[in-house]
Amino acid sequence: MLKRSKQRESIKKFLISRYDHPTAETVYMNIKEEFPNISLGTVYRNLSLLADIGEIQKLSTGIGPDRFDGNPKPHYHFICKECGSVLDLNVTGLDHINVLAAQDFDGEIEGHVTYFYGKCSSCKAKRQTS
Amino acid sequence: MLKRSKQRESIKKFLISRYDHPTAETVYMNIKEEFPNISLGTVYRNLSLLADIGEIQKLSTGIGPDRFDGNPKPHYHFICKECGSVLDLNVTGLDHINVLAAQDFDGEIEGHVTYFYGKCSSCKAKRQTS
DNA sequence: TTAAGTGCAAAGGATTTGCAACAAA
DNA sequence: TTTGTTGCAAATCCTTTGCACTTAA
Repeated sequence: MLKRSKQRESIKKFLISRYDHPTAETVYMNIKEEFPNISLGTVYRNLSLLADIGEIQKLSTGIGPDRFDGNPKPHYHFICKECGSVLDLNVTGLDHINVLAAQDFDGEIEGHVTYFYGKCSSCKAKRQTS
Repeated sequence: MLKRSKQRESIKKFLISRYDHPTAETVYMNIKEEFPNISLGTVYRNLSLLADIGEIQKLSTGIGPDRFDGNPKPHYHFICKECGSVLDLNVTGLDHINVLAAQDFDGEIEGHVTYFYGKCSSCKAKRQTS
């Protein structure tokens, strides 16, 4: 079970090459150059599958459609309220966060997702006033 | 501008009375008891408006439809992977998180949202094995 | 050979929107 | 009055799905 497919491999390779966390639609447009007949359904299917087996990450930012990250390792993201861009964030010293959350909680905490919000550097430069 | 409306007030009051972070659909069903003719569109409009002016919070968990929280103050949430319930989480000692994130970042960090994932206490009790 | 993957198109769920009627200020 | 708000229905956006065909193993 789980055969390889050229389409899936292309999607994964594409995601690894990008650092802007593209949407399914963007993936679709780009994979089309190599596979002109690929369908959006196939893109969605493969993105879900890759996320399920932990080879990529799905980002639900709450703003617009889901985005996808070719880097499967846990890390943090920043979302610019101004332009909507999603950036990787290098945050260290947050490993204890699950422990802190577990302190006052009866269930079992397996992980967490954090999105930081604000203004990216270029939007910040554009206007000093809010 | 911004007139009061009985519908909006009822929606807010309802949200404040609930601690399970209901969806728009659930809000709709409940408000219908007081306003049988209210439409789902009105519910969505008011939920968006209330979230925009900071009187409630919209929660985009990445699982299912958005949920709404009558408590506008920043706090943390836990999502049970098993049953899908969304619980408030009392986490202290995380005030420095924005500062940590800003350390290696040129833009401006205004806030963050964190969702913890795992098994809630009752789902944990149901089966010891994963 | 056979089970997984694909393309296509239709369906689905969640949310938004245009508009005429209504209600708050 | 004036302008925000509503109910209704249609539209839109994003994502999933059924099915017959194709392809990897």
